[in-house]
Amino acid sequence: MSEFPPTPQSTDAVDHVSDETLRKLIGYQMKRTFNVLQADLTETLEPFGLRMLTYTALILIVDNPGLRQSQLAEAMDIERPNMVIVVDSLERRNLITRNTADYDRRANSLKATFAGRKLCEMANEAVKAHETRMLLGLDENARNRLIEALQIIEKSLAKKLTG
Amino acid sequence: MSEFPPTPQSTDAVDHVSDETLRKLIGYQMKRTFNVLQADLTETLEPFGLRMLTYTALILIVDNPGLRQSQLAEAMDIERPNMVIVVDSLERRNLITRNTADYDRRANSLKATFAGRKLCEMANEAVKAHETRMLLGLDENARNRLIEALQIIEKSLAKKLTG
DNA sequence: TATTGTTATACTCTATAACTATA
DNA sequence: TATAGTTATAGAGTATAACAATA
Repeated sequence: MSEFPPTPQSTDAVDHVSDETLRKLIGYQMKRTFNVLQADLTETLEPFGLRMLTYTALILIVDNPGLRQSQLAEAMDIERPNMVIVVDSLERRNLITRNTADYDRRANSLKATFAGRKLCEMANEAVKAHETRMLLGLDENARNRLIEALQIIEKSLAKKLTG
Repeated sequence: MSEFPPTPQSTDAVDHVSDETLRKLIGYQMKRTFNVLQADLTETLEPFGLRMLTYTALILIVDNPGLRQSQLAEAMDIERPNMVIVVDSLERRNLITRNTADYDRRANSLKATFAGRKLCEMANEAVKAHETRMLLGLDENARNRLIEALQIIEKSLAKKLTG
């Protein structure tokens, strides 16, 4: 009222955090996007007792009956030791069977059970809904270009690591 | 020679793993791409003794001198308890200072040191090179559309989680 | 010798509860 | 009472070395 307007306080408080420098980096944006994506997908799969890794493994076993753990690990790009507990958890729930392969007694032949295939189908529906929700702001073209761009980047970096 | 052509072996061995079902899912492709991206970025930052989290935190502190840990945690979308060790490691290397703020004695005011700013600049150069390497297969348009698409997805899902 | 699956182990990232000191 | 930072803790994901069984 009768006072002077408040003088700017002699603090160095930050009122708005600028992440301009970071926003320019694809890697940072990819991390942010992947984080919310993973959170939403985790929530989507929770009712089925599945996680991203177990869901992915289940699909691959359903689509490729008889594959070995090492093939599964390579396809999912995770280390064999880490595959063990993923397969453990699917087997424990009777979603897959894990039998010594007759063509190579070192290998485990993985196959989905009937229950495993049914659960996978149900989860697929939920995941489809999750993807639809996620891609709401993108038209068909934009979606295709996105997946293309991601594949190109994956190849660029995978090539670099190999060569 | 005089034998019949080899009869198909009665095994159920899988010679090629099909991930067709998965490739359709953006989430799966995003995970694959993010994984190679993160591996490459980790390697890129290793010479500077930085990781993705510490690098990101350092940039934000450089660009926003005086911000609090809680603001930093919110900007990076990680929990405050997890922020502590990130800031610890930056402070231990004298890349930042962590002082009680004069406007609120509960808060830590974070500022980059000269060494911190210099290291950040050098790391920025290396990360720029990493991004260039990564985006080799994409023209300017494709890069912009990619970052746009990622931002749209982030917003779609963040909105969903909030509302 | 090389490979498959396994165990043990360790490190990073993430998430929650509870404490302290300040507001 | 609410918030900022902290501690302790636990769960996932990821990575490597080493072993037994098998090829």
